[in-house]
Amino acid sequence: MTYLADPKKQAKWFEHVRKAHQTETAEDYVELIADLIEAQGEARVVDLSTRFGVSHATVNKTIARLKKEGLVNSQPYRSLFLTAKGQKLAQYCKERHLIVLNFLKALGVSEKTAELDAEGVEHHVSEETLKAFAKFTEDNS
Amino acid sequence: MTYLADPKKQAKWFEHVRKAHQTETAEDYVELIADLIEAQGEARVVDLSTRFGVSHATVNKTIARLKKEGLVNSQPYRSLFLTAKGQKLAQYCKERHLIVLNFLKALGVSEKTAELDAEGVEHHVSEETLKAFAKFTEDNS
DNA sequence: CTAGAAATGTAGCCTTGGCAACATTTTTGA
DNA sequence: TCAAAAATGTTGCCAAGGCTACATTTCTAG
Repeated sequence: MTYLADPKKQAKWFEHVRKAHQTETAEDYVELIADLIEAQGEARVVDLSTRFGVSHATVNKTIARLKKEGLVNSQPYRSLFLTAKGQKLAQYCKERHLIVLNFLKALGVSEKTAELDAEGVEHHVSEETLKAFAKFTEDNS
Repeated sequence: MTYLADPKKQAKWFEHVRKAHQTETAEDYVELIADLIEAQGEARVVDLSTRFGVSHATVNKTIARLKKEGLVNSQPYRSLFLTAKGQKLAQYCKERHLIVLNFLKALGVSEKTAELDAEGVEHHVSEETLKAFAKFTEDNS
């Protein structure tokens, strides 16, 4: 392969990936908050820090950002809530996560690996690819 | 879905993703450096900054890190080289990139989207998933 | 051969997302 | 009830990866 992509096109690819990275954290947080509220009635900082495997200080900092971005609501020392915007994002992320997870499993990847890879892959699949994933799962179940 | 994953397992997933992120930049850099050397004989800072769509200052800072990590060699104001370690990593990344790209195309995703998504996805697929991708492409070409 | 252009290097600043250490508030159990 | 434990908040530190502005070196054309 001595072929090189067009520089401008390539720059756009990487810009795209960088932007995806910026939204990943927000997506992971709202998704987990939604899950926690649904499963146990409330989402607490300590739950997030345990499940993300980071310190509670890190969680606090991120939550502050998400509040600024209008995704999360909370009062000091109280549990966390999603705004309408946050709920919408969480819903989208959850659906996307399931599509990727089920696709990997339908492809023959083990449950364990599928879960691990889905967590990383889900943030980087476009609508078009997502549709292809869903179709494949549909056709092979 | 009121089901929640085991907290420790979930923490490991996210730790895994965070680690993947730390290596992404290194992987992108060595892969592009290898491509540039192969295609045009040398890799220059200005090429990297153009193709990544970032400033040359950013490239310089990253190159400094990659030198510290033993992936890149260079002299001031000269073009960039990969160490043996860097070449090995580049080779692996290039193969992985092709597997993901060809898989997406075999799945029916358009060329343009496949290139865009491959760039983001490739860093997050395990060996097992990679094998499943390769097998699918093999069986559908 | 030399001036201007291009490339590279450097410094300082920003944001994100990690951490530990310490302060404060809430919850809990004896 | 009230002291200890748990949870949360705050502060200050770090590294990565962005940026601009400015300094230096190399290349190139006239």
